[in-house]
Amino acid sequence: MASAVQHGRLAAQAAEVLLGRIRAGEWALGHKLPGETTLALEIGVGRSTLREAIRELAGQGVLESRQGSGVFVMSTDIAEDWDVVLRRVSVASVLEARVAIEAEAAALAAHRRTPSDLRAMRRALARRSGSHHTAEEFAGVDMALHREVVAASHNEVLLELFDGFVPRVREAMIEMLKLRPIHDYEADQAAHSALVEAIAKRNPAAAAERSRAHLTGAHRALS
Amino acid sequence: MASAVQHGRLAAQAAEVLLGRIRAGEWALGHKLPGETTLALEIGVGRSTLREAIRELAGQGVLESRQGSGVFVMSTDIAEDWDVVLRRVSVASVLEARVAIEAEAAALAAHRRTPSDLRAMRRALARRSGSHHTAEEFAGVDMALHREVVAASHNEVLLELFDGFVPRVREAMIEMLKLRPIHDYEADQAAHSALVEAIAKRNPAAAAERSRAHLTGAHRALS
DNA sequence: AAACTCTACACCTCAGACAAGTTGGGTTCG
DNA sequence: CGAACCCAACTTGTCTGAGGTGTAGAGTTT
Repeated sequence: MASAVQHGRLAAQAAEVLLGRIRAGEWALGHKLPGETTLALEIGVGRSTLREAIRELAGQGVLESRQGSGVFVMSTDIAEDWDVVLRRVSVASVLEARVAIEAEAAALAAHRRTPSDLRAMRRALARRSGSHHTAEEFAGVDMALHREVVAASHNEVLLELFDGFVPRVREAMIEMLKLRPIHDYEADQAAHSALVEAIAKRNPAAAAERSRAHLTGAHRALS
Repeated sequence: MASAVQHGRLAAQAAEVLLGRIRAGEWALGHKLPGETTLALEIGVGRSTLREAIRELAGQGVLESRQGSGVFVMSTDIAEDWDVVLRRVSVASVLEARVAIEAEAAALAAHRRTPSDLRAMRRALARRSGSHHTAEEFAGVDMALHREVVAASHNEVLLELFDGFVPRVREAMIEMLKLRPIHDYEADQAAHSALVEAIAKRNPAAAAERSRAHLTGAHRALS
């Protein structure tokens, strides 16, 4: 399970490996981990380093060590704030995750969209086509349309995830627009219109494809 | 400020002392603590013990150590919740979100998987093929394989999202297995093997499709 | 004044030794 | 036979000393 780790402190890497194996269910809640010496040898770090990793997870409430007895799994939940995660990672990886969310949401929306959803999407599309002077303004109407698409999927989790991405993606989008404005505005608007129409026609494959094409295009423009 | 009753681990006591002095304002937010050797001597514990105390507080987000620079105060308390959201919604919507994450991750993994990733996936696949008596045990090895696939995408956000789903999906999976065991075990294992092979052959479309097919199958079985 | 080099000092990791606590099996005693 | 005891083999806890790696700032050069 040594998934190519090489950045940062060794103890932090070891903690990540342990957390992964715990969350994958290798050691159930309340169960005992192998001994320190065994684990250290298995992961490939010194015993002191492994102990620091355990202490780090203990601080997060995941593990608890009892002298003479062993180290036990206390909780599989982590205490990391979602915003913190997104701020730590690259914009590119957030955008990739956004592709996953939106493409799937578009396909589901093609199945489940109601006439009311469709009206909301077309209203957002119309607002997007209007004239916008600042990058902030344009980012706002663009994100609003994308949000309507995800909302039309009628899946709470996907919408919640999308909303989590919004601030970070919005920042990146404004940054990008200021550096390199959209060269073909007509084509961009047409791509969004095509996405909405695919959902309107209840064509999941086309909706997912349109969504994916647009977003990977943005991804490419960024790099 | 006389030391209280000495209960439990020395490292835990040292962590408490440190937290107390931080809360008392001895070291302001963002400031640097004295060096390890100095602090260890001052508190009256060994250096490695003090390091474990620091690591414990680092796990709680209170401290952050930077190699070559020092240990700094990051915060004075803690708080959060994203897990609550997942517990509120239906298993079906979580599973739909999981399709989004895993299918995209599988495609990315087909692009980016390293030989090391591949070894990890095949190891997990082998463990999954072994005999498992309890539903919990099987759920563990199954989730471990799926996690390796997501890890091979080398996208932190997707992996973080997947990990967020694990506890909820795991519960549902065990529940389902107890009600209706897998009827065709060979086909199930073959489907997973096919997914790994598609990633090995660097075929993103096939990998995504295999992943999607397997998960929507599970989704259907649930409803 | 800016850029470069170098050194002192910080944390990071390891290995080994011993202390302290827990567990479980064997023994002894009632 | 059963209960209490004892002990040996684990476990985690702590300390030490030796190197390694990275950072920041002083000093030098341009």
